[in-house]
Amino acid sequence: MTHETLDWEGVLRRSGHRVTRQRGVILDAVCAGGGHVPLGEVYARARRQDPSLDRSTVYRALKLFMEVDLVVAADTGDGETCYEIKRLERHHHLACRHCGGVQEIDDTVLESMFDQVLKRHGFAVVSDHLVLFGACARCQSLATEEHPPAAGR
Amino acid sequence: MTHETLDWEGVLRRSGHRVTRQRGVILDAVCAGGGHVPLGEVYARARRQDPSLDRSTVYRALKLFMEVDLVVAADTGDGETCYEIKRLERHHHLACRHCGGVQEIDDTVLESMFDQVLKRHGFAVVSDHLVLFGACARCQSLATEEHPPAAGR
DNA sequence: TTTTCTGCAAAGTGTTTGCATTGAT
DNA sequence: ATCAATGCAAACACTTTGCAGAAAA
Repeated sequence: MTHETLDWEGVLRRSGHRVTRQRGVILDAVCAGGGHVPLGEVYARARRQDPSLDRSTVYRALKLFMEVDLVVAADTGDGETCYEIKRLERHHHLACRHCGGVQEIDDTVLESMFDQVLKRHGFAVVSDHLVLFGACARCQSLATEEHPPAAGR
Repeated sequence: MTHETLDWEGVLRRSGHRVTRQRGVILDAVCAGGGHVPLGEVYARARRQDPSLDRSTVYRALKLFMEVDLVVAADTGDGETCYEIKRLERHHHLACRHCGGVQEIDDTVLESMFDQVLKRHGFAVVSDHLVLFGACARCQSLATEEHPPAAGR
């Protein structure tokens, strides 16, 4: 999953961009996070590696990485945009509103839904990376202990 | 669909808030938009009605309206948050990345998907108001005229 | 040596807050 | 007469931009 398995230098060079130390550091920082890494964290991590690194450089690098398809972004709705190394398998995320935890799900469940939307509405959903909010299993059971059986969604 | 069918004054008063001219104007502005209205537009519309109205008042009013469930917000991803009068029927939106158009879809398609997510992952999606991005029918056909048959999503 | 990238500082956006005044109750 | 709501200005958080110097190619 790390970018070392990825020829990011090649990708950059082939697309006419330069390979710099700070871009390496920033890409490392995205990888280090594993899943979704908010920009603030990318910056913090990268800065530990290179304290002179500027925020604007991080923004510029991430924008570039997205252009060349090394990284994807997802808006988690909590203000900050999250970043993640692009993978082959499309997948999505379930973000718990209570504990803040994020789990991954693969594309299959959503895929059929997207197909139906296309059939019924002629609309082609483009979403490599959807974030669904709600309550994770644990937080649900915690809630049902305190309250009566309780509501649907 | 307009708020006139809605006892918003009652809702406010019952929840211990005051009914003011500007709140009326702001709610009008949300209704006037019909579907999703970006905050900027709510402000613009409302201000036509009452030029002395301040942005902060709009923010505060919309926040309040959401608290008392008169209005729902959805992040369309384009920076600005959009607002809409809360309705009984849950529904979602399809936002075209090309023309910017937004169409509504009802809950049924997504509902079964949410159910599956619950079954498979124990995760209860809470989403009254999902915004899916992609290409609307018209923009797709425009694209296929120019380019060869072309890609999946 | 040329051209892109970086760091720094400044400017943009969208949103929130403190405070005195206005206005609903 | 109260106390919440407004308008105004200032503050915030996140992101973008202009520019001179540093670094890749």
